[in-house]
Amino acid sequence: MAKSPARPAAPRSGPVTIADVAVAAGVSKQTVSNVMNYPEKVRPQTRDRVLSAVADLGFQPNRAARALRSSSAGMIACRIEPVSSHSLAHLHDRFLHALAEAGQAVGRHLMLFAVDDVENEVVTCVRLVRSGAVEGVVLYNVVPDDPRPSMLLDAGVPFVCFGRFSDSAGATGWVDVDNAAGIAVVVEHLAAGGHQRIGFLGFPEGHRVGDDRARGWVTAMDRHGLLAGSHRLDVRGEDTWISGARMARGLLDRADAPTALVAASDTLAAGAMQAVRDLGRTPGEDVALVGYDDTPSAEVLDLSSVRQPIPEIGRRIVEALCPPDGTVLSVATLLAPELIVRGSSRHRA
Amino acid sequence: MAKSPARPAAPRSGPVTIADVAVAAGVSKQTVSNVMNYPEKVRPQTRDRVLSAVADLGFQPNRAARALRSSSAGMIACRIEPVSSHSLAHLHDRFLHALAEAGQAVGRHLMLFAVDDVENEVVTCVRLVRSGAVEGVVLYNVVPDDPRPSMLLDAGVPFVCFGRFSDSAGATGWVDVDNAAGIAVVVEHLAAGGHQRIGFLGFPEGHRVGDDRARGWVTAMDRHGLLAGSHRLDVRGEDTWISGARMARGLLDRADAPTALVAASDTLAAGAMQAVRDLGRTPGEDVALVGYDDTPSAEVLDLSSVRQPIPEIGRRIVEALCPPDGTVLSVATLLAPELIVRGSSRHRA
DNA sequence: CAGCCGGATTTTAACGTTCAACTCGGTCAG
DNA sequence: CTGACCGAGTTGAACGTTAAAATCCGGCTG
Repeated sequence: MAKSPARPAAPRSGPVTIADVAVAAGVSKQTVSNVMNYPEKVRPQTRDRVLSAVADLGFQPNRAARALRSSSAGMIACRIEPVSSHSLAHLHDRFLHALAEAGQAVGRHLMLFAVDDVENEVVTCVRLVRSGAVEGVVLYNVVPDDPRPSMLLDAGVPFVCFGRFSDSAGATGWVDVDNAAGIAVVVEHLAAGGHQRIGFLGFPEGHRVGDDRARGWVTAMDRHGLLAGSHRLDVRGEDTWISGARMARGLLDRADAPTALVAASDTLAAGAMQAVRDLGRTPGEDVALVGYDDTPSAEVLDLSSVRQPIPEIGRRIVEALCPPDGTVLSVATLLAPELIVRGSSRHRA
Repeated sequence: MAKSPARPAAPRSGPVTIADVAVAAGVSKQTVSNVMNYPEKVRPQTRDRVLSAVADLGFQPNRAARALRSSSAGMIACRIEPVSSHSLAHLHDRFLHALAEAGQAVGRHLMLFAVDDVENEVVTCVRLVRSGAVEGVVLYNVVPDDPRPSMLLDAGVPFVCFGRFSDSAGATGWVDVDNAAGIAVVVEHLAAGGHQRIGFLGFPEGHRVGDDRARGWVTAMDRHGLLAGSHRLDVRGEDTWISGARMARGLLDRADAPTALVAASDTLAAGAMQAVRDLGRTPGEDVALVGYDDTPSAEVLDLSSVRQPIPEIGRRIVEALCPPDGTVLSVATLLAPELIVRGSSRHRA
């Protein structure tokens, strides 16, 4: 027919179903279904006829019907948190993006829900799974004593955590990034660059991520024998620009001032960068600086930074939650972050 | 610990269906359905019997079956963009959060998809709607000459835009925030505080949002007769902290230095704040400062800022996309942002 | 007392898809 | 010649829900 070959003709009325295609191609509904799902089962000649009918009519299999029949929704859910001033906030949307992308790669879509508290999060997850809306859920920012995993385990909800979970039974799957290793890599890098006095700007004590990063500094410094008595060059404070500048200033004013600074966030590192400038010295030349999380500002500031493998995290989570065959895997995956070296730490001591 | 009495007993096998509830309550399936959807249609006594069976079994209506029968998925979709260094990036996740929340309020869930380019975004939207996976889609960050609206209009996909669209036919619904008005409110505020020389730090020319904000400064200044010849105190540059500091320094070093600065972003304002300090002056006392977008850092810095009514935007979009009765509304909604006054601009000139 | 009303509930059918079982020609081994 | 078997396709049933029509039943009217 003379109809435009590119744009499929709009169907006469309502949505196009498999039955419409069957009629148009002169085959039964089941054959159309087979063409869509098991193309090798139908003779090439027939297949082509069906496929062109599909293209002509712009047929798209109905998701609800498919989900009903196969009792699998092809969806996973994750809570979207309200934006907070926490430095990790901007990680959240990168994470969701990665999750959406990784999900699509295996035919799963991502559904978001907003809830106020943990209680509601669990209730919502249970509801979503019970109603067959999603196959499983992803828990963001799980901490060792998090109450959510065991609640979901009890309710029989398939889930995977982003964040380590102190799991006695090993029944919970999680993916996490090794924060301590991330800082350790930085220390290696700086030590290899000839630095001996390497300072650390950290978050206030008492939070998992911050504590892990602080621990990474201690162990890595110790491993290199750089932790001698008077050289405890680590300080901790609020994760703000100002606080970073203040902490850096404090260290740089000391007699045994560090020649390099490792920060637990790019925000702190940016503050430190200003502190260096305030002293009339040049970041990257007089004092090496490294941040964490590789935020957009790190690139702008030419600041070395530790990059979390977010896309990989997304892939691993989806992989664990939606294995090609079988049930949810209870695998524990610890990924290593990567150091992005930029001008702020390229210079040797 | 003993089993919590609040938790419903897990069903013996597989998911609980309406039929299981019917048997347990000694009624027909349809009666159960009525209890769920039109409670007033069934006798209170029967209703209670059904409801307790529902609670006992932990029944949750199957979404796919419901969607199939009612041909309505109860979902809307929106693209999640990759994180960019653009200052509006952090607005994106606030927006998604608002959308998710507003959707839930009217029984719609939010589905996310990740795509590389506009072409794929449109294709994905069409697919999602054709397959009945979602009722409609939301377009984020729509610009006047955006190609997406007309493509979706052609494909018959219901959608609503966040961002104005130059729409000849008036067939497209959109919601937007009046950027010019936002800056104007700031100028009012500062003028009311006795300021005469009010500077503006803007984004590079050529982008809708930045240009709108710049325009807001010009018109508001003009309205107050503060735009006299030599007082063109507006400059524009990259949306970075450094750039903000540099631009502010440039203005403050002039003979006719402004006594107040309006910035097109909190990032620029934060840079300006530092520039003020570098000159040995006090932000909020010697020089008033106002930012834009009310990011978490604005609160930390005690920086006045213009807050976009994101939750309201979400509500309006959902309202237009999922009207209680009828089809998608083609309403154009322009919302006014709100000025949050903090220490950085409370002092009078 | 037949007829009818109206509320409460049940039965029937349908939404679009896919699995399982079946039909139809034809081939090939025993 | 018979029957087992194969590929290609069809038919029937089922997934869980809900709108519409049908049924049931006690009470009320004429």
